[in-house]
Order: sequence, then C-alpha cells, then structure tokens
Amino acid sequence: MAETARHPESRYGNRPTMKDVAARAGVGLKTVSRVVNSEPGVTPDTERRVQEAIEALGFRRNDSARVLRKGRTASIGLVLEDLADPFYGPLSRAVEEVARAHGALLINGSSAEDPDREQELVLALCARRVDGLIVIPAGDDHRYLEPEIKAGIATVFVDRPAGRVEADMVLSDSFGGAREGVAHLVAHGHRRIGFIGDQPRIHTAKERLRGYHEALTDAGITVEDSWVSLGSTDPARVRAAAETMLTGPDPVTALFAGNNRVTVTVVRVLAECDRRIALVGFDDIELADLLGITVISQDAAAVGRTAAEHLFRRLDGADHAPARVELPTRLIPRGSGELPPA
Amino acid sequence: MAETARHPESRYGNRPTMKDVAARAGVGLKTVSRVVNSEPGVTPDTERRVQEAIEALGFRRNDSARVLRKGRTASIGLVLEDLADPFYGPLSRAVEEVARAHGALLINGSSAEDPDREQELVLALCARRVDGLIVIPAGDDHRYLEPEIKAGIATVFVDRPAGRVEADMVLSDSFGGAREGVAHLVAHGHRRIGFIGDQPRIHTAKERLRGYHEALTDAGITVEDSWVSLGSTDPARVRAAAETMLTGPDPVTALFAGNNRVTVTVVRVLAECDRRIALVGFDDIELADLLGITVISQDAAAVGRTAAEHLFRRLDGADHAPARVELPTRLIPRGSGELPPA
DNA sequence: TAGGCCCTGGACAACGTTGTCAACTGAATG
DNA sequence: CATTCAGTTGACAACGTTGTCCAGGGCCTA
Repeated sequence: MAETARHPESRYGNRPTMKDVAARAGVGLKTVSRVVNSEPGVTPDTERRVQEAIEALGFRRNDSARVLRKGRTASIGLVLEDLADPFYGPLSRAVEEVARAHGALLINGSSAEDPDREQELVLALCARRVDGLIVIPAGDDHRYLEPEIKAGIATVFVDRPAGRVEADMVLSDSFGGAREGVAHLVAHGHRRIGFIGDQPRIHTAKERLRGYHEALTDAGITVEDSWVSLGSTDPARVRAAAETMLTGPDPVTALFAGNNRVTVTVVRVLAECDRRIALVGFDDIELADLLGITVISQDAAAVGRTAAEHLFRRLDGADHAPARVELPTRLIPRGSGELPPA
Repeated sequence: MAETARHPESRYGNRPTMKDVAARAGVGLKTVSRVVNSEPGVTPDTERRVQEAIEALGFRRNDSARVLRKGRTASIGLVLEDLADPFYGPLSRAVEEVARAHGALLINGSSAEDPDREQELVLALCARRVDGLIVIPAGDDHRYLEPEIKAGIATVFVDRPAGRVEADMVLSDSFGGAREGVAHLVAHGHRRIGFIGDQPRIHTAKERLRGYHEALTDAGITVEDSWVSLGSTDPARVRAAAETMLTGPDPVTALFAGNNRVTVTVVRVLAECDRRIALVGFDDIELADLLGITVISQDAAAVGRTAAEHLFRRLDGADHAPARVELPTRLIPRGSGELPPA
C-alpha cells in the first residue's frame, strides 16, 4: 500500500521532519533542533549520528515553522514599479546586497504603476510577515499601511514620498536636478525649451516639472503651454509630443526629458531630425556617453543602498522620528546639452 | 504596567490573531477563519461582525502559519546572476508576471556568478519551502538539489544547463546564434575575426565560442590563438583584450562580442579607434539601434516566461520526463556587422 | 407534533519548529 | 560515601492557522 501523504494537498511531497531525523538517529526531537541550529550542549558523537541521519534523509529545516515559532522571517519585501526598467535593476540589486549582509532574503514584486496592485502586493508581503518593507509608491494614499506600521513593520518609501502616512523616505532631488538641467540649457543660450514628462500624479514627474518651471522663471522666461507635455511614457505618445514641439511655427530649440524612458524615445526622434536640437535627460542611460547625451544622473544603487540601510537600522531598534533623505543628482555634460540653439 | 510581548524577540510587535478577532467579535476561532478565507457557511450578520473586528484591530492573516498548515507557500524562488544586468531585468519581470497570474509571489536573489552563493541561496529558498525554483546556474554541479527534486520541488534551469541533475531547462541557442553572427561577418568579407567572451566555465560562453569556431571552420578559416580572449567581463580586461587584437602586426578586422557587457566595452574601444572595425555582439542592448550595432538578440522576456510556464505546469502536476527547450536567437543587422574589412 | 435535515458555529487536533524546564548522567567535592 | 554540580538530553507546550467533526437550532415534512 502506498504511504499516505501528510498533506493531502501538498505539492512538495513529504519532506522529512526533525521528528523523522530524531527517530532515525535514535535521539530526541530537541536534540536534532540543537544540531541543526548549532546550539551548544550536544556531544560530538550524538551530533555525528544526527548529521548522518540528516544527510541520509535529505532533511532541510522548514523555515515556515521556524518563522511561526520565532516571530521573525529574516526577509524583507521590495515593491517597485517595473523590474525591467533599467533604473530599478541596480536599485534592487543594492537592496539585495544590504539584505544579504543582514542575513535576510528579498521578496519582490512590481506594481506596474498601479496603486491597487501596489496595495495588493504590499499586503501580501505583510501577510508573509516580512520584517520590513521598501516601497516605491505607485499610489498616493498609504493609510492602508497604518496597522502594519503600528505593528512595527519597518517601512521605507523610496523615490517618491509616502501618502498620508508617517514613514522614512529616501528620494532623489528631482526638483533640484531638473532645475539644474534646464538652467544648463538656458546657460547655453536656449530660451524655448520643451519638457516631456511622466504622468503628473507621479511625484517625481511633478517635482521635475516644478524644477523646469523654476529654472525658466529664474531666467525671466515665461513658459508656454505648448512647451510642456505630460502623460504616459509610451514611445508613441512621447514621439508625438516631441514631434509637435519640434515642428510648428515657433519650435523649441531644446528638450528636457523627464526620465530615462522618455529620453530614449526623444533621442530616437532627434536622430531623425535634421536640425541639431539640444537635449538633457533625467536619469543616466547605458551608452549615453557614446551617444553624447547630457543627463541628470541619479545613483540608483545609492538610493537602494541608503533605503535598505535605513530599514535595517529600524529593524535593529532605531526609533527616531521618520527621516526624509534626499540624495543629490549630478549633471553629466556629454554634448547634447551643450549644443547652441539651432 | 506594559503589556508583555508574545514573542520576546519578535521585531514585528504583537499583531492581532484570529483568536483576538474572534474574542472581539464574540464568535469562535474557526468562524473568523471562514470569513477571512471567504468560505461558505457564515450568516451575513456574523460575517459583518467579524469584518468589523478585523477592521478595528487591523488584523492580517499570518501566512507563515497558514503555509505551515497547508503545505504550500504560493511562492517561487528565482536565483539569477545579477539583477542589475539589463538582460535579467526583463527576464525576472516576465517570471514575475507568470507567477502573479498563478497567485504566487517571487522571492529572488543574485548569485553574483558564485557557485557557493548560488547553493546557499537555493537552499535558503528551499527552507522557505518555495513551491518551485527557477535557477540560472552559476555552478556546474547541482547534486545538492537531489533531495529537493525528489521531494517534489519543481525546478527549472534557465540560460545554462543544470549540472549532474535531471531537470527542465530553458536555454537560448548560444551556439547557433554565435555561429550565425560570425558567419555574417565572414559573409561580409572578414577572414580575421576576434572573439571576446566570458569565462569558459560558463556554459553559454563555451557554446558561443564553439559557434565561433564552427563558423570559421565552415568557411575554411583556421582560428589563431591570438584572436580569442576569454575571461571576466570586467571592462578593463575586455578593453585590454580588444586593444591587443586591434594592434599588433596582423590585426583582426572584425570582432564578435560574447555578451552584452563585453559589447558595451568593445563599442567604447571602437569609438576611439580610427579604423572601422566590424562588430557583432551577442545580446541586444538598449539604444544599440541608434549606435548601429549589429547584434544576436535573445528574447530575455520569452526565456523567463517560458521557464515560468514550465514551472507552473510542473506544479500543476505535469510529470513527463525533464524537457530541454532551446529558444532561437535572431540576428539584427544595424550597420556595425556589415562593415567590410578595413 | 415528532422526525429528519440543513445551516451555522465552535472545540479540538495538527502542521514542524523552538523555548522552557526537568531528568538524568558521571564526575568532582566535602 | 553522600552531595553537588556541570553537562546532556528529552518531554512538553506554544506559535497562528486550517481541517475534521460534532452540537445545537431552526425549518420543513409526514
């Protein structure tokens, strides 16, 4: 007769438990636990017997049970917008490195810029009882996190501020970066500068737009409506926006691209254009050096690292008031931002 | 007096449990469980009372306990080489999408191309009792996975084959792709073609080298040692290798770059070079179209998706013999690979 | 009205681990 | 020799959830 499964519905079969190991080694359950966790108080001989049994059975401790008992999961959750976006790869990697240094695993998910999906993901992570959360917010209302924060789940918001909730944040200086980039164009003689950005409900998009306005205002330039285009970063839309600004009766002589995806599309449009249009993009891009694209660079890895370090400081007991860190950006001139007006 | 913590060592405080909810709602424990899991057999009135208590206490089900009881975690593990590598972002994202469609979470980690670290990560994931594993192998011996596979943890190896273990694999046609790329250069008149690749212990690197050899042999060309350079993809090393091949008494007239990181560095070197050297790179790169770089493109998202679908098919009970899928690559001519010998 | 059935709700055990505590061993001490 | 003590070891409860099973009450039918 076939051995009956412990979990009728289980898909991972019957893994041996400490009880099985104990039986095989002829010792008590707790002794196995001690060996598995390298606790003191086991004679070498007993330990050897237990190790042999573990080996023979292919036993692996069940961390679910361990977590239940101990109350900590040694894992943190990372919710970002899109892992496939080159900005988030290094960020995610940096978070992972810090987590690893603290012996924690990383569970992550993409919100695809959808607030509902963000909440769903975050709550799923909380149900797993991750020790902490790093969230790149898609939505702007995070009150749903109140019970979790009250319960002590450390939370750090990254890249964009949290909505209606008190928590640590690590941001890049979107406002200052955009202002610097636009001022750079102004300094090279441009008076008519277009701005193509992401949806204005996204905080960074709003801030960058604000920086754009401020730079032009500082230069005594009045922004015309036709110079600004906000919306999805879908290539077709961006392309249309760029083409509109570049044609027409009184075209712009320079463009500021609100993020890496916009920049990529704009570069393509400009490549097909016969006039030399100046361009500064927010976010650095691989190979931008070879293409001579001037950018406002934010250090994604530094952002991720900083956020993760904050998180673990919280987990280690720090309970100061929520901090807001803003990391500086850096203008990297590579040619496209230094072109004079056509 | 302060309320005493349930878990003295817990960092996530005292979260309310179903018991607390039950007490507050004045119902039994199991009734709360029924409401939380939308099981039938609860009157609307009772359900409302329970919902209110849940709301008031900020209760969230503890999935660790649930997992322990049910035997499934609804999570899968992904171990890759480096999340920051642009090739793995889309791959990871594709896996995540499939996981999400199956209601599973994704736990991931980077091996940094270190076999020990890979094993450590994989076993940590197994201890969490992930339902399945997708692994981009760093090492070439995966016998440590035997107990897991025997226990029914579905495992799919991606991008590189598993070592000494039977499991599903999803690969790209590295050999065929490289052969096609090199043949393309031959077809454009090149007879002296350099190959700069990754460490030969990596399967894809070996396969691509094999494709290179085959293409040249087919063309009746004898490969000279000085044309081939294998090693780390560190920019300094790649740069040195490229420069060596391009100078010297009898320099190559074309280069084949073994992966995206190599390509990026080679492009930089060639940009500084006065002769026009032909180049084909393995892996597509963002903006490669603008730079006119001819590449052998593999569809990272398709690889990830295919692997994840295989995994879930296993989890849904498929138990055919381990499959080996090889996805085709595609040559995208953009100019650099069509240059004639200088 | 008695009998049966369905619907709702709760008591209890189990999942695999770890913390607590007590029991045992053998040796060292008075 | 009795006593203490350190060092090992194991029995047991608990973590928070879900599956099983049974009890009670209301309703329908004969």
